[in-house]
Amino acid sequence: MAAQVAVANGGGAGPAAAAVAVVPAPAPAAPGGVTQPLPTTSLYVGDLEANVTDSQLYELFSQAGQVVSVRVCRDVTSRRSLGYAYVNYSSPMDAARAMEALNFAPLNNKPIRVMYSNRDPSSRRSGSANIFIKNLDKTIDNKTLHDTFSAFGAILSCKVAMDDIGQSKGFGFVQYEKEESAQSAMKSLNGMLINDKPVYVGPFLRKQERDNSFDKAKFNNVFVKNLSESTTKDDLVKVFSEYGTITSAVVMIGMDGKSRCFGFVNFESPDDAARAVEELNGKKINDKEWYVGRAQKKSEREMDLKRRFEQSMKDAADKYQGQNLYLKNLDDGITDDQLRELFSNFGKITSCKIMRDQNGVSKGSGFVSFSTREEASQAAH
DNA sequence: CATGAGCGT
Repeated sequence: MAAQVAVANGGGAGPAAAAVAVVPAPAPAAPGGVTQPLPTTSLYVGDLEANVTDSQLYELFSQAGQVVSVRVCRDVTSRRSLGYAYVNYSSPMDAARAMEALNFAPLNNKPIRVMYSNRDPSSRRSGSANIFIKNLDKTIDNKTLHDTFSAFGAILSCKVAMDDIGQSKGFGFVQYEKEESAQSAMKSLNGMLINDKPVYVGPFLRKQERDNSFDKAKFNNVFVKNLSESTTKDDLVKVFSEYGTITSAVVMIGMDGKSRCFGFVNFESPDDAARAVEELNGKKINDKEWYVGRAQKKSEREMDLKRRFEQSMKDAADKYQGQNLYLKNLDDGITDDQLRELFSNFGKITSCKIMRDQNGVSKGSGFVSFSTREEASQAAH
């Protein structure tokens, strides 16, 4: 069932529902004019949980028709599942039925994703007709997303991002067969209410592409830092006026009345702002190498800081992965130094701590970190 | 707030 869709302002009707397309468009002519039909009996099954087996798939897909063969693809040497499989039918009708009925069926608690097999990687490489949807109501699952978006054309692949316990993360992806379907879905659904939430529907962009387009965005306000303490607003005006008309300039002052050594310059024209950044960033002025860049809005800066903080936590976690030992049932009298002494013959200890309550009483547990995970693992045995 | 993964015997 498709989700209820409404215009964000409450008026108007949603798009007319179209039948769910289950048969792919004819393949383009191969070089030499010979048409290469897509194998309408071969299904690609992705997003497999690591332990899903051939026989599980056989059992499931037999419900839709006579299965000719099934294979979970595995790494040649390790035999580990690559997370995808092929299911072949003899009848295109059975394959179509399987697509319709079994796409997003859970196997080992994880929804599988069923597509027609297509060995030509071009549409995967280009990522064309691929769209991104966010602010999705959490009750919208894979099927609902699929049915809602299939009103605009045949879908190659569709998914709601889920967390590890299968809850929607509130965003998802739809890749259509045709670019025009993607365009029409974005045009029609962006800003619409789906289950009472206004969704964002836009082109799918990889992180790098997003960052690049962000860089090209227009801005008037320029941020400058690493100023000399004596640099004043008038000095900024003097330097930045070279690049165009300035509407304001400021050097930020601390509570002590001293310069905080950064400031903002606002240009009338974004082109001038961009030129000032281009020409002045990294330039040495009064013995100081100025940083000059696009001024971030408060929310952008906060997000950036948050991202950096999370990355540094992750780096630390990775770095100390396997190097930390957690100890419990320790005698309450043991001190940090005694703990260090006790473990010192296993390797170089980088830190060592008994956990204590507010009153300094040992909780009977603690941590010892070694400089390598080999040392930590020796000490544990 | 949020921008995957992905094609064989």
